[in-house]
Formats: sequence, C-alpha cells, structure tokens
Amino acid sequence: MPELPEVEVVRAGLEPVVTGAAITGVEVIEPRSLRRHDGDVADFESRLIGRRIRAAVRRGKFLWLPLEPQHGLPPVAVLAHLGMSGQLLLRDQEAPADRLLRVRMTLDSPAHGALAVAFVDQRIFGSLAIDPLLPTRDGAPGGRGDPAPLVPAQVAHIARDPLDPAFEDERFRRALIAKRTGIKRALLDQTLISGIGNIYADEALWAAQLHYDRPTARLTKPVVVRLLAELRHVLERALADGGTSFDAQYVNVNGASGYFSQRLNAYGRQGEPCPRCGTPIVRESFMNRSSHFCPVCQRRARRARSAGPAA
DNA sequence: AGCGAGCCCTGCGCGC
DNA sequence: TGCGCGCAGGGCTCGC
Repeated sequence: MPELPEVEVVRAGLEPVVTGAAITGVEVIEPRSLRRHDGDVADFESRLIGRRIRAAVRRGKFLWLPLEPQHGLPPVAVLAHLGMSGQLLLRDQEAPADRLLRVRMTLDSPAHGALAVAFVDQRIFGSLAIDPLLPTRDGAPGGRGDPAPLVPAQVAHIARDPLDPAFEDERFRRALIAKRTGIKRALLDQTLISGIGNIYADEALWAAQLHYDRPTARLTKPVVVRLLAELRHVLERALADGGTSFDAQYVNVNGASGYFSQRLNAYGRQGEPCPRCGTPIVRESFMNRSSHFCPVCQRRARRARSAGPAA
C-alpha cells in the first residue's frame, strides 16, 4: 500500500504492537522479497531472532523497525518498502498462511502477547532488509515514530515528507524551481519530497489547479505555498480516512480497507465531471503511468491570461 | 541534469 | 468459459 497515508496507517497500526516486542521467529517464504537485503535468507533470519523492536518509524513510503541496541553491533533496523502491492498484517501465530505470504515474523509483544507479522506482496516489488541506521544529516528525527536522529542507509537519500515537522518548505521551494522539469515529475521524485505517488500527485495538482507538466522553474512562491498546502491537506484527509483502497490489496494491519477512494476528485475519474467545473476529467499517459486532470481548470499556462497553453 | 526505457513481478478485469 | 491484453498506489539503473 504505497503512498504516504497508506504506509502511515500501517506504521500506526504496528507501533503499539511491535514496540518492545521480541522477535521469536523469522520465516522467509520468498527470497526475492529480500531484494533490498545485503545478505542471504539465513543471514536475515539469524540476525533477527532474539532481537527486540524499539519503535515503528516512517519517512515517505519507507517504514522501518529499529532494533534495540546490541552490545558490539552497529544499530540496525528492519526496513520495509511495500512497493506496489505489499502489506504488513498482524496475525495470530496459529492463523493459516495468507495466500501471497512472502515473509513471516513471530513476535512476543508486551502489549499483545504472541502474534505474527505477515509480509504479503502480490508483485514482489516490495521488500524487507536489515539495514544499518545512520545519523540524519540535519540532526532531526529520522522519521515519524521515533525521536532518534537515525535513518536507514537505504533511506538516507530520501527527502523528508511534507507531514514531517522537519520538512523545510523554503528549501523545497528553492530545490523545486532549480529543477528543469515538470511539476508532477518533481512531486514523484522522492529525493525532492517524499511520500507522494501517482494518486496524491494527481489529487494535489487538481486541488492546486496545476497542469501536471507545468515547468517548475517558473513557479511563483505563492503557487508553491498553495501546492504544499493542498498536498498536506489531501494527505491528512486520506490518512484520516484510513488511506485509499480500490480493492482488498490495500489494507491496514488488520486487513481493513481505507475509504479515501470515495473522496478522490481526479485520480481514476476519467470521463466523470470535474467536481469544480463539470468538464470531464481526462486521463493521459505519462511516465509509464497515467495522469488524471481537468483540462479546463488545470492548464499549463497561468489562468486569466489571454494566450493558450505555454508549452 | 534530465528523461525515457527497461527491469523487477503477479493477478485482476475486461473485451473478444 | 476461455484467453490474451492492458492495467495497477514504486523505485532503481542504465544509457542517450
């Protein structure tokens, strides 16, 4: 369950259960689900057994479980990226295996006793890893869920997300206008701003009335301020709704769907009237994906100008 | 530097 | 009812 709100729903669901829990067992059913792990299956399993989880942390779409320090070992975390179709589900230890179960960890949780965390992933684009924790460059907490200024090595290049208190709006604006690219491409660049994927990019651009290919270089400060506000607004609302689920694929740790799909204004709404002006929403192919937008209220050129699209 | 293409994959829903 | 095709919430690497 890919974008920030969906991953945050998972993190928040895991947090009270995994914090302080001991890892009692690890079973890797699908080795390809360890693509991000620097080591083999046996290494992954043996290094986790007996360790205790300290927190559940998220930055952008990355999620990690820092382990309590062990004497003589550098700090590490279990890193998770859900890719396009990954899920982390809480299960009874006796529960039958989920159909697309790839990795399973059993825990002894102070709050919930014995249970299992199931990593289920249809497409195997997601993956788990043991990753060393490094100091953050800015000294601020690595992500949501842990005050420690530590971040997994594989997340070090990922920008902070717009719901992170340490996200710097002005720094983002300067980096954005320094880019010679289109706005949607920039929003999907996780090294510039993280947590945004195809759904929330389209939704925020619709809300801010910006065409997806609008050049970033000429964006004015008020436009960027507005865009950031709309991004935060849509991410927060989606989070409050439990995320966006189109099918059983995107669920929280208990297997329940989110309801934000009912509030989408542009994404997946091609042919339906724009909620603002009534013009049918258009879908265009873009970056091997789809872009959904209103051709009237999201023009490349600034509105209220006499000329047509400004290339 | 930016960008498209290719790659990693499975499964679902649709049209024929 | 069956089959092929297009589609899917991501990210990384490699060339031009």
